[in-house]
Amino acid sequence: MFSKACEYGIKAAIFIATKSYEGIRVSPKEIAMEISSPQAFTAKILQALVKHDVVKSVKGAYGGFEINKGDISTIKLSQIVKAIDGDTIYSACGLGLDKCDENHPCPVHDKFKGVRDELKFMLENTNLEELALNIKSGASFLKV
Amino acid sequence: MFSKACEYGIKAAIFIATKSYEGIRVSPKEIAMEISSPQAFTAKILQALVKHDVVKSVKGAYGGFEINKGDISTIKLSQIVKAIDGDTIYSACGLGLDKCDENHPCPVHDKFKGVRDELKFMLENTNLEELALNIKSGASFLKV
DNA sequence: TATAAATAGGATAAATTTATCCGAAATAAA
DNA sequence: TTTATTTCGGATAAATTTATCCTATTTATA
Ligand code: FES
Ligand code: FES
Repeated sequence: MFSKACEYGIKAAIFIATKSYEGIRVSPKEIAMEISSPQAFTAKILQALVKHDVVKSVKGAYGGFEINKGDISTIKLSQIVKAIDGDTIYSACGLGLDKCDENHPCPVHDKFKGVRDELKFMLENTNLEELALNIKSGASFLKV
Repeated sequence: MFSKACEYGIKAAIFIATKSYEGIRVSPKEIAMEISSPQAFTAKILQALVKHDVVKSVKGAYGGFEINKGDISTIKLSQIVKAIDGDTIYSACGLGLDKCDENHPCPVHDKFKGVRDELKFMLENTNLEELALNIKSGASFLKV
């Protein structure tokens, strides 16, 4: 469904959010440990999240990744997915036609569109805060 | 969403179905032309569909691929997807945890499960016949 | 200012997916 | 039985995704 890069990106953002509530910056190393991902690859993904303003990075000694507390509730899952996988998941044809077009639909268009739109709605209506709080409360997990 | 192989497989099955109504067998070459896919790769995918009893192949001169007319309405999209992409799309965790487990859920489990189940329902309740008839009537398209 | 700690980013490698090629096996018709 | 046609299947190649490594750059503190 999502690429590995995107899965790591979502989990990383959630973990950074949980730590940011405590005002703690985290390193790619710590993030990779916490979400069971390859460290260097995760660092690359973090760069993309920084470029797309999902997370903030602070270079140099005592640096790391963080998210402004006030932003956590405003960041949608859709932003993260879009930053890493692009927006094909929101708009591309399910059977790979050049574009999804009502006027030139593939055979599954009507049925696929419903599912795709529901996924889009879900991603646009889920914010980092609720996911991070679920982790903090122990109701959900980022690994194992 | 689906792999390229799966997209080709679905489109190929639909095209074979349309021809099978007329009692005509088709070759990988003709299929690839009709669905704009690489021919040799499409042939490989057809082998998988044969192995999983989605389509029937007839070797030798005057051979080709076909689907028994009576079977067309009983073949679900889900069988094709499962034959080619396996069943991860139906059951895998959206964030890549080893397994999707109610008792050890990832942060997006509840929300993701809904979308995944809707996709599953759609695939299990869409059969080749309706897709093939839409193509025959000109209401939908397999390429361009 | 010097040093240590940390992200940024380019180069490269490994793994997987996508795609091609070619000979073997099967089959209908001449 | 021979021939032409067609799928089967293994080997290989190209492209993309995933992953690693190393150096440059930035920055807080001593
Ligand atoms: S045209 Fe294929 S999903 Fe819309
Ligand atoms: S545990 Fe992640 S989707 Fe169920």
